[in-house]
Amino acid sequence: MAYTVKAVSDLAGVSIRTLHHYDAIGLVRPRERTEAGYRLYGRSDLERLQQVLFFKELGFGLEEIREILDRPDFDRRRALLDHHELLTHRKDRIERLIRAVERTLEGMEEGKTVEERVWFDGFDATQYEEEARQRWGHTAAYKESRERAAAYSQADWEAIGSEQTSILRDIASLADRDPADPEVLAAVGRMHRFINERFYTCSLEMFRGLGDLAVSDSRFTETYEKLRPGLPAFYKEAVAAYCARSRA
Amino acid sequence: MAYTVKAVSDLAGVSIRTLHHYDAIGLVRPRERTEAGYRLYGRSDLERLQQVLFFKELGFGLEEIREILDRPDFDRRRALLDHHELLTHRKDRIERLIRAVERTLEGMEEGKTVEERVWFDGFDATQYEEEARQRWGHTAAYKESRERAAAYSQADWEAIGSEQTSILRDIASLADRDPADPEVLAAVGRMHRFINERFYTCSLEMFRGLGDLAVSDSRFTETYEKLRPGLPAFYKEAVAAYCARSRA
DNA sequence: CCTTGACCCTCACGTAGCGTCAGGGTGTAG
DNA sequence: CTACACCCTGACGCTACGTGAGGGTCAAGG
Repeated sequence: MAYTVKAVSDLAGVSIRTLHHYDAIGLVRPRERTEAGYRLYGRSDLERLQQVLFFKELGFGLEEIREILDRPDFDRRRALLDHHELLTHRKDRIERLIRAVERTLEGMEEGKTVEERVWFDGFDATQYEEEARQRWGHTAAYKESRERAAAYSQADWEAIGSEQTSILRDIASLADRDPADPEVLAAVGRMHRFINERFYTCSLEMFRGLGDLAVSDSRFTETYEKLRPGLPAFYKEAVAAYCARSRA
Repeated sequence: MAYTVKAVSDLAGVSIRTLHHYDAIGLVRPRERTEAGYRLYGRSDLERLQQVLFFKELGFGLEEIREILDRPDFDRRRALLDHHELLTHRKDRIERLIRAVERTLEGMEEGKTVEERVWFDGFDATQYEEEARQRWGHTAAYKESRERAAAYSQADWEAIGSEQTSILRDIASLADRDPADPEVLAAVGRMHRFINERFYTCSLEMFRGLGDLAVSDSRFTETYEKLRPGLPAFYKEAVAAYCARSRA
């Protein structure tokens, strides 16, 4: 079954001009053209368009999307699972905006002063966009680690793997303590240094974001849960405590 | 309490460049400048910025936002209530996207073919943007009715009011019937013609959207409920039936 | 066959809303 | 004084299309 541009436009909710543009930049090309030059899209074209639209919805630029989709190891199913998770977080953001409205109204009704900070909760979308980019390797940090990785030998990788496992094991063994316990902080600090030395320059801000990923990214969550039940949440708290102490 | 650009940027989650831009176009201006030229924002500036960000979140352009905020009768509280409702609908959209992912995955897992239409549910944002514009009078139709209204006299307005009330009353009196009942359709048709004659060129598509507003916009819902409990939903169904019949 | 209307094409100008950078001033703590 | 964080204005550039011009294609109906 083939679709012309109007059919695809109606189906997908994008303009014909957008489809022309995506064809022109090689992002979503129709499988064929009629003799008259009409574009005819097939099912796999629609699959790709769907992916484009999800990535776009999550804040990626078109060139970024193209790079991701063209990876030889791109896996559609894996991507959909990711989209699902990230969209859930986007929904959280809207809920935060809704609550900001409610809090603002409360402040107006009851004559009490609500902090201005409350008014703006949810507007800053960078956290969510950063999360999406972390997942797909579109951060400056990822690029830096790629460059370093290019220089690693097999032995290097084995050493890195052992070191990382060792640190995580240590943290897991301390998971019954307070996240702010000095030994916990020391172990988390080793992780921070490990990343800085082996992968990329990792600011406290970024490290804190990685801590959050332990809870919000199912790949990390699963891995950490296998090490020890409850570890994701503990790790996040421990990283947060470490970052707060290091900043002071 | 005064805030400089960095403070506002951190508070509201917008860039300093954005604040410069908003000042330059007169959208959000700081209440004063220091002798060195630093911008100092006050509470009411932040209130306005909050409104700008909500409208922007809902898809309005900056010029549109300015026009709305500068109306003498702009009411902050009324606006917040609207934002609340519209954001709830935006959340619905994200939920639709999430379900589209789920349905796509189901189709892949079970080897059954899911219609391509399902893949794209939620991507078309025009419905939501149109809804927001309807509320704030930023549609071509609204502009047309404004022009016509300029030519109406007091007597015209009275006649229009009576006519509209009469039509709505008729529809309400038929609300116990099937929405596709011929008499219902005739009454709804009178409303359609009324709008075309008195306000603006109203396509079936647009009229259908107005029917939806009876349910989704609390102002219409309240008014219609007062006429008769359950009328909003009935009206929506009746308009939908009328539009379907008229298209055939 | 002609007409009409919906759909298709390419080309190309223009834009909204900033991001980024250059170059230089201001305020505060050590 | 130095260093650092913050501030200013000016201005180039960019992404992702929207819009319009001008013209071809397809299919149904007269």
